[in-house]
Amino acid sequence: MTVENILRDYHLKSTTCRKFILNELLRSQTALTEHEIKTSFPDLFDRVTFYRTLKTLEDAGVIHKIVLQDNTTRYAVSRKSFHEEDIHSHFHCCVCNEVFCIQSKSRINMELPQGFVQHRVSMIVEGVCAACN
Amino acid sequence: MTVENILRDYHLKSTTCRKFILNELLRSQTALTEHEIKTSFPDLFDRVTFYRTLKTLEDAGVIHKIVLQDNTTRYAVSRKSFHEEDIHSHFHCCVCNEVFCIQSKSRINMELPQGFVQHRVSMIVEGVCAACN
DNA sequence: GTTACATTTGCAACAATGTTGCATTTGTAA
DNA sequence: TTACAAATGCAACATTGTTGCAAATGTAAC
Repeated sequence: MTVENILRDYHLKSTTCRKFILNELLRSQTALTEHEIKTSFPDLFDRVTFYRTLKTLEDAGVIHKIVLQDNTTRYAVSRKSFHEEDIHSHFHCCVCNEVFCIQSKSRINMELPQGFVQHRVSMIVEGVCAACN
Repeated sequence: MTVENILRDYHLKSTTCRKFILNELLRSQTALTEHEIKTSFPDLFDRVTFYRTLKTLEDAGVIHKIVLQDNTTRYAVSRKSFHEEDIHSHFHCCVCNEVFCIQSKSRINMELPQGFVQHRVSMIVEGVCAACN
């Protein structure tokens, strides 16, 4: 699946910035920060273009954003197999600081106070990844 | 339990800013943003003092910080009954935008990839709270 | 291949959030 | 009351993200 094909599938124009970001995210096994996506060519695009492109890709559902408890934001390609009602979970390794999307379906046994209705759950697991263990 | 007693328990000096923040957080049923804590007296303290005081209270374990997926940061008083290994879960109402600490012990059935070790889990449940339902 | 036109991009300027260094003030233990 | 570490205010800076507008670009139709 080429970057161009993915963009066409989502009815998005095949622009340089979109192709670049998508390519970097596809190459990576982990979720990347804005800074990390840019590392190979830091000034290839204006910061504004970068933010707008990330938002376009996110709104279209090509990628998704992950906000960690340390306030850093990361992005990863969305895999089509995920359903809206699935739990959106990520693993944050506190040694190498990498973030992984957790593919396995996690089930939660939540006790909410009366009257509270659950829509979506986002979960961040902190710990040590296989490589750092 | 007065604000002064709480601060003494944690071996913290009883300063105006600490007392103010702690008081506002104790009065609230929900987690508050920096802005919300300040609403009654917006310019009572310098922004720097505010940030430093929040950090002091957080480091001491009096309060805790919650970062939502929309990148906003909120603070709430920590209840001593919580243990480190407990899941830190919060409810974010998408109607009134309030954030509640979830007191009930939630158990999670996580399937992590091999070699991954779980330390702490932070979970944000999005949905509709009892008042908005 | 050209053309036309909406969309995307770059630039400038701004806004929100958070940090650092340093001088002054304040809380508290002695 | 005093002494001193700790907390505060101020100025300046850093990072992250946004808005308006003019110029450049992608693509569908010709």
